[in-house]
Amino acid sequence: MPLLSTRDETKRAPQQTRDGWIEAALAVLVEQGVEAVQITQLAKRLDVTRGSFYWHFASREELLDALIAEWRARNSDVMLSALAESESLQQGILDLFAVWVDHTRFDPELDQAVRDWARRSEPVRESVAREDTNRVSAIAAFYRRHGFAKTEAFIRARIIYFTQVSYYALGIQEPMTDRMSYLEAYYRCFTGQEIEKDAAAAFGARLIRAEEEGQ
Amino acid sequence: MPLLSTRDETKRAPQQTRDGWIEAALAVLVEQGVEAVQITQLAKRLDVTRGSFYWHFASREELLDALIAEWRARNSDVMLSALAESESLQQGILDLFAVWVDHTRFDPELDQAVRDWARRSEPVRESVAREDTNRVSAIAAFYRRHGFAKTEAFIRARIIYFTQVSYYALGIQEPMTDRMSYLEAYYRCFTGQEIEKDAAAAFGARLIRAEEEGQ
DNA sequence: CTCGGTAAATACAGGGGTGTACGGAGGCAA
DNA sequence: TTGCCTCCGTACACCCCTGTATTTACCGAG
Repeated sequence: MPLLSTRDETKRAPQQTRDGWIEAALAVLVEQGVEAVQITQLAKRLDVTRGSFYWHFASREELLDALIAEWRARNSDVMLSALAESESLQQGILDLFAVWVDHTRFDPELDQAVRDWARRSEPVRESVAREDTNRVSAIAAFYRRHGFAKTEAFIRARIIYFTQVSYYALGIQEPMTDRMSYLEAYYRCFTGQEIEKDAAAAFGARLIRAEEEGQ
Repeated sequence: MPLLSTRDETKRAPQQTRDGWIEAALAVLVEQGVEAVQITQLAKRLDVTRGSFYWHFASREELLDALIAEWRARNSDVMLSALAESESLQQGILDLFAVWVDHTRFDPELDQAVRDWARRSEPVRESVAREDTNRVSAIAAFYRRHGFAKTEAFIRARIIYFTQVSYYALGIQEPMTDRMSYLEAYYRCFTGQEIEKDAAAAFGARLIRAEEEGQ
């Protein structure tokens, strides 16, 4: 559960909580990048003055640190757990696809925003790099469990993960129906095997239905 | 040939040419991103005052436009020509790898810097998106020429290109020897076929030699 | 009702960035 | 020498952001 307040219950109902500032900052981070996470702008957005901010936070640095903590809390374990429980290769790959498509479980925009940030900040870069190796390792272990040799498992893990990262990095926007028409080809390229026709159809139908409900 | 001056020969030898400013701006763009491309900072770096800049350029906007033009001139045709001439699948893939590794022909850092920039600027985003589709299309056409079906050719093109993009986006740094030890696996995953042992060995040796000379 | 702590407004100091206006130094020509 | 054109330095106006210091308003407890 993210956004836990450390400050104890107060006597006065606050206009803005610490978490309110963090949430607004996250939104701006995703929409416009770190440089745009400015106290003046957030204050305007929240309709309070900067005086409020400097009561809740010591400095802008402290806010940025809180953002990294939030990102870690949200996006770390989601991906890894999807892989751990899969009994078959096919099920695991499809679960992975599902996580990446389901933006309620995994927040790719936040991931991408932090990744952009990481390119200009050394400590953030290290955090993201750690996450990336964790994720690739988890996928590689999954491939190994399903019979792939060590090197090939690692490379396939990289390829599938890197492809997904670029998918967001390049901001590809496709209708779900188009995306699902690529499913068989993706599966073949990622595994070297053929997907079962009916499993693919069921998966596609499920996601297309989810997309319609989500909107 | 990039960096052609449009201004005619002058009476006095200038301390800084228009191209001097552009070159300095490109360096800062790659090292620190667009936000850091500031006239004040460039002037400090070039050891002149901002007065010089505003004689060569009307505004910061004009400089940024020049940077995009430069990027296009440098990185556009390099990749595409490598694919057009390949007679075999294996040769084409290896040529592609070679272009991506040889930073004298293709400048991935500039590419990445522009890509970062594109995430915050709509017109730049469109330019980059156009380039990306061009490149993926070229790779897809290459796959098709070597017997892959339409959809699979497109997906394989995406995967190989996206993987490469992430390679730079995540800032992966590996010794060339490690990288070459993955060559067979990469080739298998990208094509579904096996690479010829001796061709792989020759390719690896060539790049490792090139890396040593480059340093 | 007064007191004390919380939350936010206000005001100020300081720094850095963009443009613009103008002035000056140097070369080339008449 | 004079004058012009090129290039750059200097100074100024303006804007925006951070951080700090100082009120001001609110609320609950005693």
